[in-house]
Amino acid sequence: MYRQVRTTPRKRPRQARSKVTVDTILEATARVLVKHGFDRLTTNAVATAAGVSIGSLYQYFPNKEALVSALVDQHVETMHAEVAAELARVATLPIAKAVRQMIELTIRAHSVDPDLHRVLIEQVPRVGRLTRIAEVKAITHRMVTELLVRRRDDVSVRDPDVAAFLMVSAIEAVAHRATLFAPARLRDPVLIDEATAMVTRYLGVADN
Amino acid sequence: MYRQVRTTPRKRPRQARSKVTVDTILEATARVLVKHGFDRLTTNAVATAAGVSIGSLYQYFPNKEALVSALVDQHVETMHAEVAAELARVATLPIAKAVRQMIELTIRAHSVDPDLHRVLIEQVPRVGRLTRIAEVKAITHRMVTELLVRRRDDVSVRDPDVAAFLMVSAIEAVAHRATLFAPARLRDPVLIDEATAMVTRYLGVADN
Amino acid sequence: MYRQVRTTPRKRPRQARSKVTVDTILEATARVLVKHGFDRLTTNAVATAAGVSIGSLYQYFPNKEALVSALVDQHVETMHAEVAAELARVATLPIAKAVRQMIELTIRAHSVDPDLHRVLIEQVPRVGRLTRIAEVKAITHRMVTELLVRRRDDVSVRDPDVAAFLMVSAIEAVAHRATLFAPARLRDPVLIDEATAMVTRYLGVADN
Amino acid sequence: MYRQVRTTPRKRPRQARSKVTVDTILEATARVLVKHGFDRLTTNAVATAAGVSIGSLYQYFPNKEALVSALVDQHVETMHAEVAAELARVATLPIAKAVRQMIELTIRAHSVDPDLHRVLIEQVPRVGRLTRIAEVKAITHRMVTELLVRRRDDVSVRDPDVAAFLMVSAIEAVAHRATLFAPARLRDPVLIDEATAMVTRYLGVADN
DNA sequence: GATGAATGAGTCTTCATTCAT
DNA sequence: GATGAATGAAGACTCATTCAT
Repeated sequence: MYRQVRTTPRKRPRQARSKVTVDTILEATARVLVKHGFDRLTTNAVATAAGVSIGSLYQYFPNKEALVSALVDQHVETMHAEVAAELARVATLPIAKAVRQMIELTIRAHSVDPDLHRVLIEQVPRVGRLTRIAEVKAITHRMVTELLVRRRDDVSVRDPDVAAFLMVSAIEAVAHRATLFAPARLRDPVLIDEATAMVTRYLGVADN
Repeated sequence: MYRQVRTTPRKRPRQARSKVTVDTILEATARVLVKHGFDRLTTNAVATAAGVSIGSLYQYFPNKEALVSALVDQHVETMHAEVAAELARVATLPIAKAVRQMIELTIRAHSVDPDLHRVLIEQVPRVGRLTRIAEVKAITHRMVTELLVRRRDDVSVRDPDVAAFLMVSAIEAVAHRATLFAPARLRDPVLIDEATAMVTRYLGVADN
Repeated sequence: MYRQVRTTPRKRPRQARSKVTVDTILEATARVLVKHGFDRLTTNAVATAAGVSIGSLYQYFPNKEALVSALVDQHVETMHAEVAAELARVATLPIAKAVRQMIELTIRAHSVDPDLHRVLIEQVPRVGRLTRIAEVKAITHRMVTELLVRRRDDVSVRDPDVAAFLMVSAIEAVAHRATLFAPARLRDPVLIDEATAMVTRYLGVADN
Repeated sequence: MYRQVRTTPRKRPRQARSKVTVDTILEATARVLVKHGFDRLTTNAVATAAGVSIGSLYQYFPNKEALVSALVDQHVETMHAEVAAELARVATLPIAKAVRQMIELTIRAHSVDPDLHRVLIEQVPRVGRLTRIAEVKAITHRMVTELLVRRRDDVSVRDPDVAAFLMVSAIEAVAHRATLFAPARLRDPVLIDEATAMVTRYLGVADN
């Protein structure tokens, strides 16, 4: 749909020193992004914030998009790793318990540096369109689908694929909208209880 | 959080002639937005697409943001009006039926010009209309809460406020994510069946 | 030196109504000029301030320059008329008395609407280069020269032309600089005494 | 009174290379200013005249005003330094001689690149440097006052403060108005003789 | 004559990106 | 590798002026 640019990092940093520079730059990017928003993020501002020359920045990132992409990827990767780990961990728990833990994780994940989370999700124009974000969501979706299939005896679902889509969407949305529009709710235990209830009832499982 | 710019329209068109101009400009904005995205939307491009001089555009909109804001508002207002009307219409139907109709409406609303919908949603935060969106969502939330209270004998909810938040978030998210990541699902009747099931079971009501 | 544009009014207002409109516009021009400075003076702003449509403004003034020119001319004409009248009036007085009165007039003239005076003199770029301003200064200079010649028996000057230039420049400057940099001095009687002294001594005449 | 814009330079040039760039830009500004006047001075024109990219210009000057301001300051500073130096130099000369030399210096200073001088003086208020000018004039005024006090035995003045104000204003004005309205006079020795006479007689000192 | 909508040439200004040092 | 000066394409926006109604 819209034009795309190469967003792969220019070179993998081999030396420790380079690694540090790259991290410094990414941290500065995050700071600038949170403070000024994507539209006011300039490569020069990032370089300055990172205490690095603009030339050095371009040594590691071929363009602005790559800068933000890297940040998005890093963030998404972290969140996804957590989700995947947790999914594995809860795989054998009683369904109700598993559901509750996944919901808690989701909400917790949204609560860590919510400002950055917010900008990344909301402000960053679909950098590279169907980016890693979509991919990661797809992966999560698939993992949940598989889990449902594997535990088909414990739950009552007609279409695991659709069910997984519904559940993942719903839970993610609850955390997301609470973050955006009602941060207070994030600390409300009733929210978790009820979200758990919605999912477990849907799965034909006892609440607690 | 980040600096915003004034987005209120510059002057109300008085003559019929200028009313037409404003509409033409907004339509052109939608077209350019869908085709190129916000970042590649230029005021000159919009003016050209509208067949209007750049000066005329600035006669009515103080800047780029105002252009998109107006579109967002228009869109949000329309959707909200539909939701409100439908909520009133289904108020006395059997719960299951009511739920299904609201879900169908939500999906339908997302399906009308989904490209525009997507781009508007994506750009909302960058254009400073998050507040308006939040207001509208709050109103919807309140209406649903009231409906739950009014029909408390037909449903089983512990906390109508939280329940309403969950349901509205979930349904909106399902339509939203389907639009963004899996447009094909929007035409899948199973999705509606299952979404309905999720909500009705949560409300302790029979599916059909 | 720089490009010039026609600055003569488009048409002489014949009817009373037109005369009023023209005056209204000029007054508005003065207000806008004083309030915003020349660079922020726009024809649309003037029209609005005058409560007149932009179209009407252009009915009477062919362009922006003409607008400001008319104001400058009006101002200059007024001041010049006063100076000329006073010069005639003091022509036969004792020199010291005549000098003092001219100085008083000059200072008084600078004190009437000093804000407008200031903008006109300082901010308005030499509209049409050697405009009426220069012409008027030249006329004043010539009148003073003639006065010196006519009263050559009462004063002691080697070169009436140079003397007139010096005197006119000096007095005008004193009033001007006081207005700009030390408004308090304008009310200081010592200033007038001393200025009178400077001129009379130069003319070889007793002070009082 | 009217809104002003920031005119402080954007960044101090660190490398020799950029120092050269800044100077080149200022010289080009002077040329464009003299040739076209402030209103027709465009940043692009200056950049082109300087043989520098528009981007470089903005690297050092935040806007058009800053460009001219820098020039004004530079000019004012130079002139003031000359005046101060000369005042020190003539401090012990016979009064008549001292006065003559100051007058000669003033006229000489106005004669160096009078076109630039004129345009700078004309544009000063529009560029928000009136304050700086006022400061410099105040300093000169004070220095002359002190000189009069120090040599109170050689001159006859009632109020050194007022006298200094008169003299400085008058002399500056003679040079100024000659520059603006009668450049030929600048080379007329009689003008200097007479100006000297006016001041010395005022001070009660013999002419020559 | 009056109105004000429309025009578009002309400017300012930003910022991603390059490259000489 | 690092630096930061330089570049200039691109875009936002203004405002004098015109002209259909």
